[in-house]
Amino acid sequence: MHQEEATPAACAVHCADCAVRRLCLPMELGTADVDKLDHIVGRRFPLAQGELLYRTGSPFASLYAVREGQFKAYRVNRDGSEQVTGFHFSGQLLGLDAIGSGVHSCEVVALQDCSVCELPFADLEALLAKMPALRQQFHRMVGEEIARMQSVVLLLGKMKARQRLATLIVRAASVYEARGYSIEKFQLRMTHEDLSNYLGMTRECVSRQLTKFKQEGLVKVAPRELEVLDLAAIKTIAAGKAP
Amino acid sequence: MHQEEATPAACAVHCADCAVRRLCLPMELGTADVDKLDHIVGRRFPLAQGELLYRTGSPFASLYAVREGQFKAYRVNRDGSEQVTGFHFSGQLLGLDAIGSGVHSCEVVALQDCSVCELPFADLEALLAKMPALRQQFHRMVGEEIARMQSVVLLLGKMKARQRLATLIVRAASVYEARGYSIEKFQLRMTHEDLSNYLGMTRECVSRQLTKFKQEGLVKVAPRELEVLDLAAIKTIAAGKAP
DNA sequence: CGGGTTCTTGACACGGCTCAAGCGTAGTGG
DNA sequence: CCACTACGCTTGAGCCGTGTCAAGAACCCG
Repeated sequence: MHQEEATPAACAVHCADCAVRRLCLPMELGTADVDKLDHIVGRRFPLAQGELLYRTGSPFASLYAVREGQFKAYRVNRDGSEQVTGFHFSGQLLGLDAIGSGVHSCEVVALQDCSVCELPFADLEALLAKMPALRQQFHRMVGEEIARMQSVVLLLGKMKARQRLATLIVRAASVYEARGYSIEKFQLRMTHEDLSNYLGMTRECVSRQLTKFKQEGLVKVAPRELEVLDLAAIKTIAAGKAP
Repeated sequence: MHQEEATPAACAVHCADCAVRRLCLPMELGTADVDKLDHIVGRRFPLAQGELLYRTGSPFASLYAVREGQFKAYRVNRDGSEQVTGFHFSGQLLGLDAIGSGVHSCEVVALQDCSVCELPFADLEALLAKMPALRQQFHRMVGEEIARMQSVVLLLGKMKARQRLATLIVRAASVYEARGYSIEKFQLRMTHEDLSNYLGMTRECVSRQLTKFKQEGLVKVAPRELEVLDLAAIKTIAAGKAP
């Protein structure tokens, strides 16, 4: 096993003891299977805020599982502009965009101090061949990624600004809920710039919509933090059933 | 082997002789491997225009490879509205949206008379375990699906109407080119309704943009058919380098 | 404390949506 | 063969939502 020294205690955690194993590849695997998976995990390492996990064009060698923190994934256009394709949280798998082509088609950056587990794809491949249960979990995560992208397409294709922001808040709440955090009050590490980019609108528009939500008493906004006062109402807006 | 009778001659074609094997799962597989894959193919059957391949909520059992024709995939919202998530052509794999959840999250309909090959997922799974080369091809196709979705997100998130339509034309041209058809003149089986839905705009807007292209001498439009007169110019527009 | 980023707010313009009417083509039945 | 209908496409007018531009406030970090 290749473990790094000189890393915080958290980095020594094995899959079996990991806080997010239920959200990650181990998911429903038995103890023996989790151990096998644990053995192929390469480095478990921290990333400081702003550091890149991988960049566009770099060759694909590993998938990465987020242990702690938040990441932003984005594509870089030829003209230099960015399109944020998603935000990723603990338990999620990063790098799936490259398993087809062998080259990363997007770039991933840490939005805060994070830690990740590296899964050398060749080793994972070999394990997938032997372990049907792991294969199933892997397919599940791939499927979730596709479904997630589809819902982004839906958001960008059909919704107005207000509904988009409401949808984002609802999803963020459910992400935090799944990870055992408060639904009422959570961190939004991304800037309005990133948020607006992801939502297909401008910074100003995000700000204005958020201000409206504030005025209507649906949320309270603190720097990098959001307090949800009326989740039900926001869900209604997200569903398109209320203006 | 389970083959259907009572179907056109085309439906009897095996993977080894299939016109689109280079675009489909067999891709770079050796003859022996292709044969193994061919053996698990369930029914190879035709679908008439307007028929559904699968519907939202139906349980996932098989993937489908498109042999001939064009399909439209779309999500149905709770309020009954649709979001077209993509158009699919020969050689592409349908049903990947469900491998995670076991339930189809979108609906697929034939835009013309089509034929498809059914791949029972349980059988494919078993084969994936044994054949590293097939696994690689499968991952490639999954990766392509993710990359495709990402590019749709980019289109919806960053482009104006004119650029979106140009992008669609360029992609359609490359799809037809890969399949050995003319790049200059090809069928667009989808209605403006579907097109606009996919592109995140309205019917009227598609029509107007198309009219502009016509006036500028970039395309000629016949019913359900598009003749590209100046692909280079359209590519420039799609790249965002010209108004 | 200063300098850079990030956020807010306003005024204005414009792209695309909405609504509405008219046109062309294909299919159907007398 | 010609109404008649249905459907998809086109075109116009007007309006609304967002983008754009600009200035200032708030915040963060060294």
